[in-house]
Amino acid sequence: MSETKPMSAAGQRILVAAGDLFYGRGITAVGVDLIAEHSGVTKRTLYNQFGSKDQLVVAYIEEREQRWRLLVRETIAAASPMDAVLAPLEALRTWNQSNPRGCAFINALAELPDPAHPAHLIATQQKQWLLTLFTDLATAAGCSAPDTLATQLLVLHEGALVTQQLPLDTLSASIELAHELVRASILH
Amino acid sequence: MSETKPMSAAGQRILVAAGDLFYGRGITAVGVDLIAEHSGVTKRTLYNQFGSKDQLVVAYIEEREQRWRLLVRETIAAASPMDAVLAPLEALRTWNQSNPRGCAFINALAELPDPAHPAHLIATQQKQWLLTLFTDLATAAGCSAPDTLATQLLVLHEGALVTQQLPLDTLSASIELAHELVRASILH
DNA sequence: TCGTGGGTATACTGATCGGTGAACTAGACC
DNA sequence: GGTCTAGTTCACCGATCAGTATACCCACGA
Repeated sequence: MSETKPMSAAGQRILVAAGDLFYGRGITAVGVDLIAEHSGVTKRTLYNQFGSKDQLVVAYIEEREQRWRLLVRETIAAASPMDAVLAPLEALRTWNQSNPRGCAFINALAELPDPAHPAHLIATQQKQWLLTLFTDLATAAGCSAPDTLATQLLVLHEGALVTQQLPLDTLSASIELAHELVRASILH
Repeated sequence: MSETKPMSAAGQRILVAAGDLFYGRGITAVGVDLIAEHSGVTKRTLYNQFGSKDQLVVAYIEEREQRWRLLVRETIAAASPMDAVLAPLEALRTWNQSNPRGCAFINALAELPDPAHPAHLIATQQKQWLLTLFTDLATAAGCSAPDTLATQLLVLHEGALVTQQLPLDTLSASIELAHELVRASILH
């Protein structure tokens, strides 16, 4: 459903520049002229490729979500079934290094209050996906009460993600606590 | 240091309207004309009271922070020393009802990337304050390793705050888990 | 009674916003 | 050679942005 068009080289450069700027400075604060300038492309080309700023925002969120899911799946694939439960947390270790300004989806929700906005939908669905993933992983690892555990892990995940700007290693703290929760859950 | 001026009735109306609009629609997306209109005040009055949009943003963040601290202090005062550790979490029960769009400080940070911006500073200091508060409360309750516990509680707090938009009672899950952590910490 | 300070009303500035029109250019494929 | 496509150049649109200017109004206190 996503293979409708391969996207031109110019289109990709636009998307990269838009990603950096939207995430780094905020969606509303960044104008299309600035994106065009940073991607070495004409504003006309930007509109030929994406149609409107709103659609470019949607493309930005979609791309971010796909990259994130890919990283999580790779981390899961590289872990043992029991460690896989913590994979989304471990993935943050890598992710946060190139994304030091908090969660792009939460930040986007802050700027896109309209629940009907496509980007708003994608951002909320991303969290739903993560919750379901935690539940599946917990079930596969043989945890008791996987739903409860998944909710706890989601909270730890979002908490660690959102507090990364503080001079505190909240990610390690979250992973350690998550590890204990998983272990306790497996031992009934 | 905050009692320099009592603020006129018009000033208070402006601050209330600005709070609703900034929090509800985003800071950058809301213009001064809209705020003036919603507070039934002339734009001239707005500028006479606050000087610039930036200073109004700072006033908005400051007011929010003071209200939040007040609520937390009241919740602490109404709790037993052992339950006081969970007071900031419990305070969210009340707070979230009138603030359903996530954490105002995180949302503000998303839109104000400049670390030198006064509102940026206040927003980050707010979390530092909360961390210190958790540490003090944990120490007062006789918890072992209060620093570690405080970090965990902060993560749970932020996680619950940020996931409130999901159709999940993450706040109750966070409080229950926090309760267990505190109990385990007191029993060494 | 006379200022004076807080407020209103309205018009305005220059800059920037998202978005468009039209003509032109370079390369790829037939 | 001819056509088609993606991209460029650049001028332009109306709306909105933050912020200012000028003049007026009115209640309150000395």
